[in-house]
Amino acid sequence: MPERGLHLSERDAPADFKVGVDNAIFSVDTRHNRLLALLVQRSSAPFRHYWRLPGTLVRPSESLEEAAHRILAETIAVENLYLEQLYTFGQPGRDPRDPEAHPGVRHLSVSYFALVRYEDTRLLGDRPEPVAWYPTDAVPQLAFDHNQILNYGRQRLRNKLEYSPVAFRVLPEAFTLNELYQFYAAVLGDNFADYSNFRARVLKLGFLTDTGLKVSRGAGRPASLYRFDEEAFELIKDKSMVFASA
Amino acid sequence: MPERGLHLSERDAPADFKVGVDNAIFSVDTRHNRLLALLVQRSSAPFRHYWRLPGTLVRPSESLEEAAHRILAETIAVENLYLEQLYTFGQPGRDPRDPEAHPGVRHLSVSYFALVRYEDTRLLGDRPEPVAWYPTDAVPQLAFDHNQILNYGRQRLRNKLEYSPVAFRVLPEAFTLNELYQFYAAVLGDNFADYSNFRARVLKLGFLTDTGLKVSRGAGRPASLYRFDEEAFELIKDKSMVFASA
DNA sequence: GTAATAGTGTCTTTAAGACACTATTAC
DNA sequence: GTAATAGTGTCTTAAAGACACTATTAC
Repeated sequence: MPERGLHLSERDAPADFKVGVDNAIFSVDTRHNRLLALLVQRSSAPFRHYWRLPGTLVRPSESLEEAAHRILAETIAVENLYLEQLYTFGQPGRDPRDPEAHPGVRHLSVSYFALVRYEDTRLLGDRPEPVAWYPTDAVPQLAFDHNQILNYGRQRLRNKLEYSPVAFRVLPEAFTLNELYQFYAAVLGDNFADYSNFRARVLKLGFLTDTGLKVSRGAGRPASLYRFDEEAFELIKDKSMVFASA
Repeated sequence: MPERGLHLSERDAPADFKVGVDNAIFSVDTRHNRLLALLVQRSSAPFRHYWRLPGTLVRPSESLEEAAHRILAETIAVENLYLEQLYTFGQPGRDPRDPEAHPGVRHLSVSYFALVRYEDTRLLGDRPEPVAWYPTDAVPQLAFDHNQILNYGRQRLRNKLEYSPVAFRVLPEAFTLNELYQFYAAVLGDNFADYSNFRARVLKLGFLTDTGLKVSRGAGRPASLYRFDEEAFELIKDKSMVFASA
């Protein structure tokens, strides 16, 4: 398509778009205290055999968030999760297929951020393409600009964990404070408060209730099981709260 | 378009989109210490005579951010500004024209947040549509979902001001600490630290330099003019800093 | 008993906030 | 002098962080 062949009106005419939704999906493997990201392996060109973020093109009657949920439903079975919009990537040429395969059509990617409960997550087969968890520190080079999107999601996860109670959406109903601490450590690294101060801070927030139940993990004193108290949280949810400060 | 007339393949086929960029543009009128938002009045249906956010449809060869800059250039002349992506709104039916006027084409809005320096801002005529600053607490009902976008931008502005040095992008080169304080008060309201504590906190951050120059505002002791020291800021920009806590 | 994990308390440093006080100008 | 604005200091409270200590289990 020669540049000089375009009239001014064509150059200024609105572009036609397909809109994709790509999900940066995270989970914490509580057995190994590792942070994981969900990836799908491409089976066709371009970027054949490269891994990518789970994604789809938006259909006529669905909202962006519905598309994000559909992606989740097509790759994993999960009940407890947190989902929010991340960022929209729309550079011309970010999809290398645009120029040839779809003349005049650009691809936009609206990315979503998801955190899912690892325990009740089941990967849905390898149909049509392989699906797998990758430790976030061992993610290979991904297709398109998906490394950029994933890194952006990684940063969002850190911020969310520090300033909002997303962790309780994906922890089991009842959990020990050590499990909570390990969860934070897996996401934030080791450069935050020690266990003792973390305990004090999080209990002082006032929305963790001791269930009275105890659980033993091998040797050592049994730990109390706590639960997240929705009602108590509602009363203070507008206050700024800090769970950890790196 | 009867529902039963659609084949499954059509229902699942990717939708066609036009992508709009809408800007939530803020400025602080330092004379009256008021927070302002930039609006444009529609001259055609739908929402004829309603005010809307400045916006445009994305053209084939421009990025989203370039489109956001073009919107700014078409409505106001300004040199000093801060711009970042806000959120993407994509509910089916958010543009009431979609069903009839553009069968099969949906409109997506990628919104951008901008903060501009009031002093060097000049509104660009009323061609083709009237452009005006509105105090944010006197914004009328806007076209489409633009009130929602503007409110979202208002919240982002608060957060940005509290945790990042955006204010210095739009203050004059040299400013008094009282001007800085008034700027914050205009955006955050009056529910934060008093002037004395604000001074102490912001000076302690270490990247404001006293120019040695003084300026008199009518009666009273002349105030020192400070400037933002880019180099000093670079050294500590990764630390978390708080300018105000509501 | 020891090792291991859970949980409490204490002390220091730092920041937040209220507010009194001094300094320099116009008039 | 007074009124007005700029700027400093001081005291109280609260949070952050380091770290020592006690408690309850398995073995």
